[in-house]
Amino acid sequence: MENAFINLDARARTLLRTLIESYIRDGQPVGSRTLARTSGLSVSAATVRNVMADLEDMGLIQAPHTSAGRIPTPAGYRLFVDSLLEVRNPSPEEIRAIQSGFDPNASTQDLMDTTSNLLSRVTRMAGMVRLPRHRNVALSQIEFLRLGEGRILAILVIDGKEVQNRVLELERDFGQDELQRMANYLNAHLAGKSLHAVRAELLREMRDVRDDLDAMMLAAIDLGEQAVGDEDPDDVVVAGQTHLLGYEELADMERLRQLLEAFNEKQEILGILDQCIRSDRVQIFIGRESGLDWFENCSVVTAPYSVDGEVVGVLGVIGPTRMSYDRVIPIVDVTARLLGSALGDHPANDPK
Amino acid sequence: MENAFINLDARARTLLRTLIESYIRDGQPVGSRTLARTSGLSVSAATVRNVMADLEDMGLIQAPHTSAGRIPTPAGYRLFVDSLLEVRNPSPEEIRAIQSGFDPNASTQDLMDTTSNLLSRVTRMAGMVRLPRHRNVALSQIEFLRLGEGRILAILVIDGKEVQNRVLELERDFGQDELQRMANYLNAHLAGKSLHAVRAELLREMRDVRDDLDAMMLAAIDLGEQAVGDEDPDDVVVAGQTHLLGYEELADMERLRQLLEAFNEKQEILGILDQCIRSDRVQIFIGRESGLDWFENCSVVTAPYSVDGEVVGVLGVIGPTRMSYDRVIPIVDVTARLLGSALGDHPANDPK
DNA sequence: CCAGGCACTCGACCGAGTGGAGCGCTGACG
DNA sequence: CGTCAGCGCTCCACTCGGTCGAGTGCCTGG
Repeated sequence: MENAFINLDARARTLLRTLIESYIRDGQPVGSRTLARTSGLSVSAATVRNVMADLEDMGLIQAPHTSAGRIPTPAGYRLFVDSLLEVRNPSPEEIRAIQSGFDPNASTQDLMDTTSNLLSRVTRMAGMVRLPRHRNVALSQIEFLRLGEGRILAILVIDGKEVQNRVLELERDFGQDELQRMANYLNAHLAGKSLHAVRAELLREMRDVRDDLDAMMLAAIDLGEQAVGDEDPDDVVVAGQTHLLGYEELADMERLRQLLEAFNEKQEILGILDQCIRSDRVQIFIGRESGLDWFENCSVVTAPYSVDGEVVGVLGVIGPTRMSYDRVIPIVDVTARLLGSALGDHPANDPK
Repeated sequence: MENAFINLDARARTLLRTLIESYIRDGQPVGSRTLARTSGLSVSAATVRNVMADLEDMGLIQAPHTSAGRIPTPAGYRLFVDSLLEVRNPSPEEIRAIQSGFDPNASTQDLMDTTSNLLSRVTRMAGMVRLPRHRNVALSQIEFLRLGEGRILAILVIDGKEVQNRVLELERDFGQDELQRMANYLNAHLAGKSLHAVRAELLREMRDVRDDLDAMMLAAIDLGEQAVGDEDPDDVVVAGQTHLLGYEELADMERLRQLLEAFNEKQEILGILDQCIRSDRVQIFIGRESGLDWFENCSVVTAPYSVDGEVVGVLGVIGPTRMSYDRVIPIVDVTARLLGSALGDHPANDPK
C-alpha cells in the first residue's frame, strides 16, 4: 500500500489527482484524452494512457469495461485523500452560516440536533453527532422522588442545564422525608464535582466508612451510586439521511434500505464513530474499509470535538464515496471546533 | 361520487372487485380476457370489455396506455375499500404474534415503540402510533427544583410511571424551601386529578380567590399552570419506514425522498393522523385524498385506540396504495384494540 | 343484451447497424 | 529511454425496423 505512494512520480500523481477530481465533479469515467488536456501537463494522450495502465496495475483506478474511461478504486480514493488532496478553506460566509447555527445557551440535546442538521444541510449529505461523554461535567444537584412502593425517581441536574431522570427499583421502601435527607447529604458532599469523580467518591466512601455510617447514609450513598451508576446510554444523533436518496451511485434499493436501516438502528453508526474517536483530527473511511457490506459506495468523514482540551465526542457526515472531499473535510473540521467551543460555554459558569 | 356506487350493478361490481384484487396481487394491468376467466362470471371477454369501458367512464379504472389492461384509479380503490372489500379475519397466530409483543408493564413510550415496530414488521410497511393524549390521566405528583437564579425545574409524575420535566424561566427567584411549600400545596390539592381537571382548577382558583391568596400560593399556582400548561408536544412514533423502499411503485427517488422526509419531520404525518382521530373505526386514506403531493401512490390505514371507552390516540400504517387491504385492515384493527387494553392496565392501580 | 370477430394500437423485445469513446500496441523520433 | 502519433480493436449507447402479443373498440348477428 505505502510503496504505491513511493512508486508514483510527480506526473503520475498529478494525473491521478486530476482524474479523481474530474470523476468527483462529473461522475463519469475519465478517458486519456480528456485527462491529457485538463491535467495541465504537456503530455499527449498516449503517454497518459501508459501512466493510466500503470495506475490500473497498482489498483488505484479501474475501467468499468474495456475502452471506457477509468474511475478511481477505493484504494485510489484512499491515496487521494491521504496525500493528493488540497482542501479548500471554507469560505467566510460558509463559516458564518455554520457559526450562526450555534446557540451557546441551548441545551446539549438541542445543540446536537442543530449541529447534525447543520452538517447535513451544508454538505447535502447525512450528518451525525456522537453525544458527548459526560464523564467530566459537573453534577449540580441530585434529588429523589418517591413514586410508589420501592420505586424512586432520581433526578440528576448536570452542568446546571441538563436534566436526567432515572427510575430506581429498590428492595426497601423509603419515605419522602428520608429521601430528602439523603439528597441533602449527597448534595452537600458531591455537588460541583464531576460525575466521574462522584462515582469514584461514592465507591470509596462505601468502602471506607461503611461501619461508621448509619443506615440511612449508607442507603443514600447506595442510591447515589445507583443513580449515577451506568452512564447514560451511548447515543448518536443523525439528520438528513434523506439527502442520500439523491445520489444515483447509491440507487440500489436494497443497499439503500440497509443504509437507512443502519441510521435507524444507530448501532453500526456508533461503531464507526467510535473507531474515530481516538484520532485527533479529521478522519475518513472509504467504502468497505469499515468492514460493512452496505457501506459500499459510501464514505464517512469524521472529526472529534473537544471541550477544554479533552475529546468528548465525534461528529461527521456520511455520503457517497464520490463526494467533494475538499469541501466536506473543512466543513466537518470547523463544525467540530465550533461545537466544541459552544459546549465549552457552560451557562452555569456564566455570570449571566 | 356516491351515485357511482348506485349505478353499478352486481356484475360490474364483481368485475371491479376481481380486477382490483388481481391488480393488488400481481401489480400488473389486467385485461378483459383474464378478468373474464377469473371473475367467476360466465360472460365473454367482449362483454367484460363493455363493462370495463363503463367503469373507465366513471373514473374507477384507467388504462396506462391504449391496449394495456386496466388499473384502478384512486376513486376505484375508494369504492373498493368502502363497499367491495371483504376483510379476512387475522389468523389466530397473527393475533398471538401481535399480542405477545405487548408488555403491559412497559412505559408508555416503550409501548408506543414496540407497537409501531410491530405494525411495521407484520405489515412490512411503515407503522406509526400517535402518542395518547394525556388529558385525563392522573397527576400523581409535582415537584420543583431550583436550578439557578430564576430557573426552576418542574417535575410532573403522571399515572405513577411517566415523568415529565420542564424548565421554567421566572422573573422572580424562589428559594428551595419556598418551592417545597408550593409543591406540597399543589400536591395536596391536585394529586390524583386529571391534568385536564388540574388545569381547569388552577385557572378557576386564580380567578376566584386571587385576593385572598398570598403571593406565594399564587406563584405556586402560576408555576403549576406553566408546568401543566402547554400539553406535552404532540408527537408520533414511526417505525419501519425503510420497508417502503422495497415497493417499486414508490421507486421515484424524489417522491421517496419527500416521503421519508415527512416521516422525519412528523408534522404532516401528524396532520393525517389527527384527521382520523374523530372516526371510531378503521379509516383509510388513498393517494392524494389528504391533499399532499408526496402521498401519490401511498395509502394510510388508521384506527383509533381507546382506554376506558375514550379515544386517546390513533395508530396506523403507511404503504403503497396497492396494498393488501384485506390483510392490513384487520391487523391495524386488532393492534389498536390490544394497545388500548395494554394502556388500560395502569401499574399505578395494580396491587403489584 | 350478449358474444363473436375484426382491425387497430401500443409496448416489449430482438437483432443489426452505426458512431464514438477509449484502449493497447507498435514503431519512430529526439 | 522516455515520448508520442497512429492504427486497429473493443465495447457501449443509441437507433431503426420488424415482429409478437396483449388488449381494446367497434360492428354485427343472434
